[in-house]
Amino acid sequence: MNIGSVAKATGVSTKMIRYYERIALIPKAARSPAGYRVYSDTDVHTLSFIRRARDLGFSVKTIAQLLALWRDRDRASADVKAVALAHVDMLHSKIVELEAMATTLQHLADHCLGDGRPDCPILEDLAREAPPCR
Amino acid sequence: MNIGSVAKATGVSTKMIRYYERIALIPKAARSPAGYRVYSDTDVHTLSFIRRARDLGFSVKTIAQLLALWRDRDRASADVKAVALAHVDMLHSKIVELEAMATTLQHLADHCLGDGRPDCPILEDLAREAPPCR
DNA sequence: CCTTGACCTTGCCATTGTTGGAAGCTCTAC
DNA sequence: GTAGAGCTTCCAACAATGGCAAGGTCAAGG
Repeated sequence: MNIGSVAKATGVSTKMIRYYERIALIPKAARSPAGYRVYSDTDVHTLSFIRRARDLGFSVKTIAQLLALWRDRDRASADVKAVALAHVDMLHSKIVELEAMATTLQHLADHCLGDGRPDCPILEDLAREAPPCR
Repeated sequence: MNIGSVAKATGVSTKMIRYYERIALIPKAARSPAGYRVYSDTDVHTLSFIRRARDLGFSVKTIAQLLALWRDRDRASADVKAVALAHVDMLHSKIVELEAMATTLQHLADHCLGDGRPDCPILEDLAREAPPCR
């Protein structure tokens, strides 16, 4: 299979496939006599794995860990679980952060008339005086 | 005020202050005879504004809009509100996305024994067979 | 046989926001 | 006058992705 077909089959763009190869997330692909990258079913499988991990928001670095665990038949499932739960924690932290932003901003917007006049609590809040420097 | 004091006063690092100047988010700072950047209270005020907008997750591009609205005494508060609510929408989209990831992953982790054995539904899910290419 | 179009190659640039370092000048205080 | 802190500029890097350009390749059809 050529890179284009693999991209279609896995949902990973050709750009990203080459990128993953360059950063050694995946092994170097075999080459046809003309220099085209040639992929086996195993390669496609790996890229699908990566794609799903990426869809779950894992970083490339963490995906590398997961791939290593996947390939290690003697892994302890506890190790995989730990990686997963750490990621869940990170996701929750981000969610909390974003929710705080959304809540604050929604609150400000609720108090903004949103008419043609210039008075706006949103800008007033952003522009509120900091404690003076002395 | 020199750039270091402004950084302390506003919580925006010197690096970022120079960056914001370079990308013209803030006007070029005045200079002392020795070439040091010199800031007025107005500049500090603007940087505090930027800092708060950044803390609410606004992009630099959007902060530029907000600054323009702030400086425009004839603005309509509706315009500000629109920018704010669009951002709230974006935040909610991101939250939904992250929550989906967290939920999926938590579900997988719940079914992983997390012991010393290699069997792990998390990896199994990531590695599940894609529909074969034909 | 030759052209066309789709596909592949490499490489370089841009993004977003931020941090780090290096080399060199300036200011302050002792 | 010297040390140390603070300033200057420039350059690079991060993560993950997209885009473009110049060139080689392959398959189909005239």
